[in-house]
Amino acid sequence: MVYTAPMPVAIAERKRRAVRGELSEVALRLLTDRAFDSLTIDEIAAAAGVSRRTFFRYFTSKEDVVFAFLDQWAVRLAADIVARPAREDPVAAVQNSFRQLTAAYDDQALALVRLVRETPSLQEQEMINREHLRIAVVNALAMRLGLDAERDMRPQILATIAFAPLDAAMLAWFGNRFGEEVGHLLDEALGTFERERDAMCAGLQSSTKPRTRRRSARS
Amino acid sequence: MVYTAPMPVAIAERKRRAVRGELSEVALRLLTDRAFDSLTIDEIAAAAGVSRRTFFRYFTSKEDVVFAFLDQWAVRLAADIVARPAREDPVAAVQNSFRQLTAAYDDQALALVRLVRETPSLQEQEMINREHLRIAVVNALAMRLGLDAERDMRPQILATIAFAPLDAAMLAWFGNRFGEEVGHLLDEALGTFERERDAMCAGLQSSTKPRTRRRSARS
DNA sequence: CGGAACTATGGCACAGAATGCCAAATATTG
DNA sequence: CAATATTTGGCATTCTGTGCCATAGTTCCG
Repeated sequence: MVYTAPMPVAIAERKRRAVRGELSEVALRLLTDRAFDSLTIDEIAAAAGVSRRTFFRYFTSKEDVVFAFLDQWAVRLAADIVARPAREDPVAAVQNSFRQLTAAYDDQALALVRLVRETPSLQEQEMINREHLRIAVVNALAMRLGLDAERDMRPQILATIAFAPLDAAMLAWFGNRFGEEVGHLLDEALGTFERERDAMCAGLQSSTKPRTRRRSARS
Repeated sequence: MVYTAPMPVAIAERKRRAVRGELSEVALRLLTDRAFDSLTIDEIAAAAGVSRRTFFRYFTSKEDVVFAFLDQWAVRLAADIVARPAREDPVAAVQNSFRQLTAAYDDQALALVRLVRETPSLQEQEMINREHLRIAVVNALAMRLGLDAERDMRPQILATIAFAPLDAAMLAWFGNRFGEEVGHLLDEALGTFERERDAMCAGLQSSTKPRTRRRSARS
């Protein structure tokens, strides 16, 4: 009666993922020809041989189809960060994992990014996606450092700092330097980052006291 | 014929701003009682004494009404940053401006934030709004430093770093520490930031070479 | 095997968002 | 006042997203 079968839940889950993958695959194939805004959900559903209603049982919105693909990157990145050698510097761990991720960009990923670039309604989603990426980095760093991201602000701040050059590289690539190589932009961003950091540190150690402990001035 | 009157454009612009302000004021007043999702645009338009169609001539979406208010903060923050004394450290300039901004939070602002917090469809907009805030900081810093943000990555990186503790404070406040004082969270975040920065610098200068110039290792 | 319980799907219907179009109202200029 | 330009309102339309219920397909168990 109230007994819930153990095996079917795993099977159902795999089946669900399969349908979801099929749906987004069909949608992305259609998006190679059509503009995102002109493509309706009815068309996606019809092309996948599924009813419109069923589509909304797998995706909450049309943007979600693209987002589902992009979100896998955040998962991979987070996994890479925690899998990184434990003695590696947190900032370096984030940046190496990121470089590994961008190196794996294939043609499909490039087409996807191009689609997002030229679709205003997807650019907002892209901001949200970048934020998800950052949050993934925060959690991965928190796990690495054995800290609770809900209580301690260190993971937040460290992750944001480590993410700064990556963000800059992505934004430059996404923006007005799309033609250039991602790896090259990443190099430039990391170089700028290190230079600025060194300058900041040099400015600090010029002060007499080795550790600045003063409270910041109230306005 | 082809002559365009000079004065009317300014008047029309002010009138437009007035209508826009009136609309969002009415909407926010309605939102003190009602939930965001249950409030329809027809109601807003009716309460403001305009047609539904006219509403969409002033706002692109329902979320835009809230967003219009929140976006003013970004404008103010950017203005504060560029108006800051020129000899002030860029990072400090950003953080002082931000503190000034959060200190000016009034009851209406708090109610607005509370609304966003408890409305899922607005939380996405909140991410976008934070990103707009960051971009405003980037541009303000670029102007301060006399750099072109489109070509040079320094403004991006510096702004993101300077913004990191502010972001952490906002997120903590927005998240699970809503009851606490914003200024206090900001103090905590800035303290953590300075401590981490000092630790990072100390780690750097422990190396023999004063300036690290090595290329980051390829994966 | 065969019915019972459960789950996924499809097909409505519906409210609301957002946009295009055109006519009426309103404001502006000469 | 008349001509012109701008703003507004109302209508129609397309699409999104969701609730509801009947139906088809599956799994469980006697």
